[in-house]
Amino acid sequence: MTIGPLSKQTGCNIETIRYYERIGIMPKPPRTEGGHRVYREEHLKRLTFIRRSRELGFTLDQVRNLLLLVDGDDFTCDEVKTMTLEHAGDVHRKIADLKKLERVLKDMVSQCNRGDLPDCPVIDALFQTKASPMPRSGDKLI
Amino acid sequence: MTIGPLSKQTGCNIETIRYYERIGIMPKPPRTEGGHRVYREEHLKRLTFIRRSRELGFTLDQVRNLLLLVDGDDFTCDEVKTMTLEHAGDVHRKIADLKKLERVLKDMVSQCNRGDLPDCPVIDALFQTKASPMPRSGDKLI
DNA sequence: TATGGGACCTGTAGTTGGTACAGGTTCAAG
DNA sequence: CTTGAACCTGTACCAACTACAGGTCCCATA
Repeated sequence: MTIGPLSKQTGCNIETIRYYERIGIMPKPPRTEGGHRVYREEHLKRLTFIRRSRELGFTLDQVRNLLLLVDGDDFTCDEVKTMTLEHAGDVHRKIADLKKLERVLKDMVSQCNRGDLPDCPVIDALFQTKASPMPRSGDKLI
Repeated sequence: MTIGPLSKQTGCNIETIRYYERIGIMPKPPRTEGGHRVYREEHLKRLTFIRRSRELGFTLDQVRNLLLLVDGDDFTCDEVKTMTLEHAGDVHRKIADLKKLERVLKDMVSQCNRGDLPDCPVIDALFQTKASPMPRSGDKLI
């Protein structure tokens, strides 16, 4: 299987596959005489794992750790569970932050009087110096 | 006011202020003989506006648009309201996506039997080809 | 067997929203 | 006049890709 079919079967961009190889989370596959990459079933499985982990919001670094566990084949269920729970905790906090955000946005909008005058409570609110409690900046969401 | 005090009063990093100037959302301020930036009240107001918008999860591009409206001083409340509602919609969708994510992660973990054997339902789930409905990749959260 | 075009290759640059230096200059207090 | 904090520019870096440009390979068809 060349990179095209692998891309199609995993839904992962060709460029992304090559990127994964470059950063070392996909192994360098054998090549044809002419230099084209040739993949086998194991590559498909691994890439599927990576994609699915990414879809679940794990960072590439977390994926790398999961793969280390899998590759070492001495991983324990507990280790994986711990990582997953930590990640679930992150997701939970992000949901809470976004809910606060939504609340503030809706509150601002609810002040609007639908006018076409340059007298806008949203703009006014944005000019206020004092910030409401907000998501900790620097947080990555997904 | 030099850049240091402006930084302190807005809680915005010095490097970030210079970055904002470079990308054109903060105006180039006058300088001292020696080349130090000198800011006035209007800069403080503008930077506060930017910071607060960012805290509310507007992208710099959205902030740029808000500033265009404000600068044009012919903005209408409706325009701003529309942008804010769109943004609130984004936030809402992201919350929904993250909730699904949380559900999947918790379901996976709940399958765990706390063993120390390499027989892990989380890993198994990650190897499944079929993905559940997930956040649209490419989405930026905050 | 020649050829055309789609698939593939490498390498580099761009994206977003900043942060982190290095190495040099200016300012203001003592 | 000295000293050291604050400031300056320019560049490189972060995640997690994406998007080319410019060149090569593969294989089906004529």
